[in-house]
Amino acid sequence: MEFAKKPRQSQQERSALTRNKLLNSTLQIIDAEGWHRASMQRICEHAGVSRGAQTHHFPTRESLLIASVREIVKRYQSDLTEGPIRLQNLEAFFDFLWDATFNDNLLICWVEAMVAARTDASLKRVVADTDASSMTAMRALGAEASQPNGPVRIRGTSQVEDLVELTVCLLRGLVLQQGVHHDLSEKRRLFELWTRIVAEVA
Amino acid sequence: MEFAKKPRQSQQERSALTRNKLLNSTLQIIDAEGWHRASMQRICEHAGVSRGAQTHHFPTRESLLIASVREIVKRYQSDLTEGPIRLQNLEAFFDFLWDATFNDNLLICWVEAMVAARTDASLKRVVADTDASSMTAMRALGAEASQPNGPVRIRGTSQVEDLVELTVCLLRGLVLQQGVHHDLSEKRRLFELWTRIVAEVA
DNA sequence: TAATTTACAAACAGTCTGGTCTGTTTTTTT
DNA sequence: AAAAAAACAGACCAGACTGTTTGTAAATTA
Repeated sequence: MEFAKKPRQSQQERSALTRNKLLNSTLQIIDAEGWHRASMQRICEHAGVSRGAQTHHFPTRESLLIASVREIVKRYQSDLTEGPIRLQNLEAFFDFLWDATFNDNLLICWVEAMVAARTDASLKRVVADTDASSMTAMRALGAEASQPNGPVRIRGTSQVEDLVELTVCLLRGLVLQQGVHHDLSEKRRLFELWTRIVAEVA
Repeated sequence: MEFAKKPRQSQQERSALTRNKLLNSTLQIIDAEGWHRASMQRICEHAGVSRGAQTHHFPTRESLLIASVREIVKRYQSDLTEGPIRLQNLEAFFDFLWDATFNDNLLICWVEAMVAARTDASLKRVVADTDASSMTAMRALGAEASQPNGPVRIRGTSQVEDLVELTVCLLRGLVLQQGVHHDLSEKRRLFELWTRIVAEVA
């Protein structure tokens, strides 16, 4: 019969909790219903958070969506870096990228964000920045994977890095198509063809 | 001082005119402001067509957008078929695809449509169908370009055709990125690398 | 020319959205 | 314990959107 009289949750905990609930719901709704249908009301309803609480943390819709964009790349980056730290070769790295692309809904959300950002100046800045840094990280990872022994890199642009960037763009194109044609194995087949071709030249 | 008393325009002409005005404005607005901001009011205003006239030709927003989707592929197809009928090799064909991709705004509109269709069942059907037929046509064109002498094709899927599909997906990924990063020459460089690699194996 | 159909015009109703505003509860500070 | 601040709750409003409806002008048909 003893209840703690001291606060059950600190302000920090409360804040972080609802903030995360909102971000999670935002990503889920973007994935399930598309960017433009991710309205505040729908997000709040889905998250079980009141409109007022949402206003407190994200005063405008733009602020919430920008935070979501940042959340996407943050998670994607941690997928990449927490993953297999040592990749033997480029093919293994490409396989890894494939998994990171199609195993969760992050990249779909990212594509939605890129399309939305195209016609939204303030969003475009954020997406462009985060995308550039993310792309740089992937290029570096790919270069490292293709040449595991060389720890020091001199040039900012090698052919391997370009191949990584091409592969990322290709994967995004495949994601785009996956949204309409749901045959994933067909895309897998195509991607393996590409992987084989690249392995030959790299 | 003589004015024709007979009708200046036939019904057919009037219909076709406003219909085209609406479709053109729709595509322009999708390109400039994005799919979800292409509202009936904005489109009518831009086209100089009254809300009532629009209602007469396209009773619902969905019907107008679906007609626009069909218009996109129709124009894209005519770009492809009216273009250089005889392409010498695959590289020339890829260059041709590059031009068709970045010379007008059709592919941006198409990417917007694909993203919108992902979360819109009825739109998805249309986009999936038109995309499939369009893709088939491009695969065939590519196969023809790579082997100009063989008029008869037996298999439905050759490696060359797969390479064409990969290239189309890549170009879409590049379009996606072009919406956010506006450096086209960088993408051109990457695409030429791609072309060199792919043409080697074909 | 008269009747009918097609094309166009504009107002209206109902819904949804984002931002604001006022008030309440919970935690922290004094 | 009292005061202050942070987190939360929900009503409200002005604007935008789609679809409908009623009415008018132009073209076609009888």
